[in-house]
Amino acid sequence: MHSFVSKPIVDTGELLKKSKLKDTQPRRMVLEALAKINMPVSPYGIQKWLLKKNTELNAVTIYRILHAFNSACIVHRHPCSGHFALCTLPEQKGHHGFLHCHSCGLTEEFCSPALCTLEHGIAKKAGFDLENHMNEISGLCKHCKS
Amino acid sequence: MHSFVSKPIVDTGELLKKSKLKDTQPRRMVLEALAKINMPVSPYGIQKWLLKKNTELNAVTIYRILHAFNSACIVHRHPCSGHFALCTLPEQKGHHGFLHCHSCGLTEEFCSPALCTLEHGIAKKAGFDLENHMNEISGLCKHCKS
DNA sequence: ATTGCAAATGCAATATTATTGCATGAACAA
DNA sequence: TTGTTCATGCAATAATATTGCATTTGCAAT
Repeated sequence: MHSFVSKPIVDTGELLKKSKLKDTQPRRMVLEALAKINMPVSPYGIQKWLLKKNTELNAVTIYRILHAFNSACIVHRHPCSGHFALCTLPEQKGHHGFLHCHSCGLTEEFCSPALCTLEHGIAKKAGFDLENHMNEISGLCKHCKS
Repeated sequence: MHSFVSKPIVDTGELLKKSKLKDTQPRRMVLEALAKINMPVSPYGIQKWLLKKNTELNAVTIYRILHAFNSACIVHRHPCSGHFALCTLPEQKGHHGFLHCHSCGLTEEFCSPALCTLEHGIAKKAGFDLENHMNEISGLCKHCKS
């Protein structure tokens, strides 16, 4: 399992402020965990990480916090795994997709307007009003190929 | 919850033969359930459906059967829900995506070479060797819009 | 048809993930 | 500082998923 840092350090306090959610201790704890883990992680994974740091947080609370963060778009839920990660493209509007390395677990976010347009077209042709779309690409990242 | 039939009737025996998996009673039961339910359904959902028909099947067995079917590409697993459905585009090669109506639950499969190409490009640019990609579009289907 | 082996299934146990209702406590605006 | 609203803790439970091992079954070779 490789490990490398490819993401900017996050000011979790700033993130919380931006989200306009209440600033609470548990929310800061979850944000810090997400920032430090720096990889998609399950709610119970966050709980375990916090335990190792000698702090506790109720699993239900973690679920609720992640749900709130997801609605506020400061985290994303990765549907294939049910894991969560901080949104790393804070300034971009529109749809985000994910690239996932099944070897080292590295997950990068991407934003592709072309893909977005294409999927709107597919939906339209089928008579659907598109409300959400989800893309997850998995494979071997550049580090693991070698 | 609307209901309508938009898919061809499936010869489950034929499907099994095509898959080259062993022809067993439990597998036929699962295939029949998937064909009759005609909508993505969870493993336990299949078990409940079978119970209503006065037949039983171990949940573990259902999981294993679905896994085998998935590997043989005669069913698809819908990642966002963890539900399974028969593959309805048997002749098409390559990537399949899904359109899902969050109102009536209708789920259609689609195949878009353009989308496939685009995602390969995204992966390449990020240095990934693409091995799998998953697309789920959700919204309101034409029936539910009106 | 019969046999033998590999593969599939059943069963039991358990892990993981997720949700709900209600009582208590904390944040923050007035 | 107070009051209301929202967040959290706790307890219970549901739903989803996996593993190991014993037994049975499909099916190919004879």
